[in-house]
Amino acid sequence: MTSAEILLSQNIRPSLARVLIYDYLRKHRTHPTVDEIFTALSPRAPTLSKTTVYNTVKLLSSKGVIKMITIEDQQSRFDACTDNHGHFLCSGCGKVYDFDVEFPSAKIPEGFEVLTKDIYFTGKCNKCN
Amino acid sequence: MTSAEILLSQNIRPSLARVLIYDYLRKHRTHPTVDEIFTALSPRAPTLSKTTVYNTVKLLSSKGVIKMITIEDQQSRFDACTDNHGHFLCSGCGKVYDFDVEFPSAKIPEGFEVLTKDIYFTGKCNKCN
DNA sequence: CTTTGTGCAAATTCTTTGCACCAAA
DNA sequence: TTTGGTGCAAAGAATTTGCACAAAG
Repeated sequence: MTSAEILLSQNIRPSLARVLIYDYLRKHRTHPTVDEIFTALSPRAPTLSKTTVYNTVKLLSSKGVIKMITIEDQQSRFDACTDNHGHFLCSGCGKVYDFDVEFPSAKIPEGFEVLTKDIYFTGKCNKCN
Repeated sequence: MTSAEILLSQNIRPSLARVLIYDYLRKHRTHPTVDEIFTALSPRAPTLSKTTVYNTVKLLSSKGVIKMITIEDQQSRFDACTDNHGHFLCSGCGKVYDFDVEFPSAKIPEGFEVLTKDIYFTGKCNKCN
C-alpha cells in the first residue's frame, strides 16, 4: 500500500506534505524528531515549514497512523511502525533501537480502558558499551 | 529508613532542600512534576527555588534514588518508588496511576546493556470513562 | 579556606498559536 | 466559494545555564 492510500483509508487527506512526511517515516525507521524530519526533507521541499511537520505528526499520531515515542524528556520521536514492539534508547549515542518483546497483560483496575502501550528500555548499545 | 539516611547511603549529601524534596516524593505517590513539587513545598520553604527542584530531581534520578517518568511529551514526572511497576496515564484527567505488571524479558541484541525499564500505558481511568 | 549547594535572572529549546495566504473540493 | 492546508512570526512552556552568594566540611 502506498502512503497516500494508507492516509486515505484513515480519512486523512493525502496532501503533498503529509505524504512526504509519512513516507519519510515509513522509509526511515530511525525514530526521528520533528527537527530531524524537517532537516531531512527541507532540501527536497524547500517551502516545507517546521509548523507543518508539527501539525502532521500530531494529526497522524492522533489518528493512530504513527506512534509518538516519549522515551526522552527533551523531545518527542515518531515511528511509522505501530505494531507492538519495544524501544531502547542508548544513553551514549542517543539512538533509539527497536526490539521484539511480548507485551505483558497487566491487571488494570476495573473501569480502566487501555488505549496505548509502550515499553521503553534505556542503557548502552553494543557500539557504546 | 529516613530520607536522609537513604540519601547518605547513595553518597548524596542530605541537604535541607534535598531531604525536603525526596521526602515529599516518598510521601506523595502522585508522580508530581517539578512545578507541582515546587508549588507544594513553597509555603513550607519560602526560599526554595525551582532551580533547586530541577537540580535535585536530576541528581536523584541520576543516582537511581528516584525515577523519571516521561509518559507525557510536555513535562517529566518523578516517582520515589523505584521498584518495577507500570504507569498508566489517563488522557482525561491527566493523572498517572501505578499498576502491577511483570516486566517482560526481551531478547536484546548481544552487547546491549539494559539499565532502566519502563512500561507506560495510556487510556481512560475509571472516573473519566 | 575550599568545596558544595542554592537561587535569581537570562538564555535555550521544544512546541503551540494567530493569522494571512494558498490550494483543493 | 467554502473548507481545509501551509507557513511565517510571535508567544508559551519546560528546562538549562551563568553567576554570585550562602553554607557546610
